[in-house]
Amino acid sequence: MEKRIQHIKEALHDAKYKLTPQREVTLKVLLENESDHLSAEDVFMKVKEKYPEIGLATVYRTLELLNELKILDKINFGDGVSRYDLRKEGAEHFHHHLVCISCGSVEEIEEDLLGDVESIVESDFHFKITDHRLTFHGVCKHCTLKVEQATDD
Amino acid sequence: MEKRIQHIKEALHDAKYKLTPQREVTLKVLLENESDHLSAEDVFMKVKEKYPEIGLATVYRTLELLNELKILDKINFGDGVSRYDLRKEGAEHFHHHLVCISCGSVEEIEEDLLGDVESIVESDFHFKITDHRLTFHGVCKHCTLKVEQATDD
DNA sequence: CTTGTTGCAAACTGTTTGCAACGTA
DNA sequence: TACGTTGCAAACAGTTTGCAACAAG
Repeated sequence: MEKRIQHIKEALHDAKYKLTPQREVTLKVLLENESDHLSAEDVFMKVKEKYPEIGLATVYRTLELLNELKILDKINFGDGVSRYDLRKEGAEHFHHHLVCISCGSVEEIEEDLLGDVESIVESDFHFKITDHRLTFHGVCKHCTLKVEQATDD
Repeated sequence: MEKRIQHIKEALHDAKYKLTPQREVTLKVLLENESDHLSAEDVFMKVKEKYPEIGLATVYRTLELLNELKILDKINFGDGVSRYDLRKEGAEHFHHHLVCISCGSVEEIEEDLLGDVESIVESDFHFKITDHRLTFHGVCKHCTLKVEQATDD
């Protein structure tokens, strides 16, 4: 964890930004909730517990900054809220998501499943891919079991 | 085109809704700009040309209605704006998009490229897929050519 | 001293909602 | 008449911005 922050600190520094206490706390919150796809408001509330004086605007500005530096990705699952997702160290591509339409849970898939598809797109459409977003909507493992057991509607 | 509207009219009727003039004009606009991924505001302005009395709220309500009936899909490319995209007749899955980071153009891909990937996800993650969203970000054909010719930054 | 950064409040944008008026079965 | 639908304006939610105060090289 510390190493990770160190790493990000350097990235900030290289881009001529400072790692202020506010930014550091925000990063900590992001690291501690890495798989949770927090919204800005979520991040704000969690940061506020550790650093009550912080303002919402600062959180937004920090998230924007980290997005710019490709430290995190801004995602949008269709509700009007942006969510923020730390990139894995050295991850070249954005990972995929399974969004459950029953319970709302979001599972991540790290594997790059799109290698073949991307080759097709690049050659057939002459489109130079830099990133992708793939989200599946459906029913997750747990909800499938629940429905099988109960079959209530 | 008329047949398509007829079809949609039936769908509305079956769901106990009326095809009001406002809704019909909105549909026409959507059909006439089928590949354009219009935002609600875009639709509103185009509808207003044909039917100046219409209100923005009506357009929103119509779009929401059509989304509910799966006549169109609401998409979000990451800017804070929802865009609306008519489903092809009988299309089971949402089509894919190529978003150009240089010129902002959006190209559609009708082919279902995800068959194999979906099989993997369904079996490996026990996730019952009902729909998907796949968007590639990158540089489109035209912009690639432009850069090769000019190489300006 | 200079420049980036912060907190606050106000502004903004896209979207939704309450409501009285309307239109049509 | 009854009920879905409309237009308007106000409300709302998430996000951004202007600005004076602050912090740190």
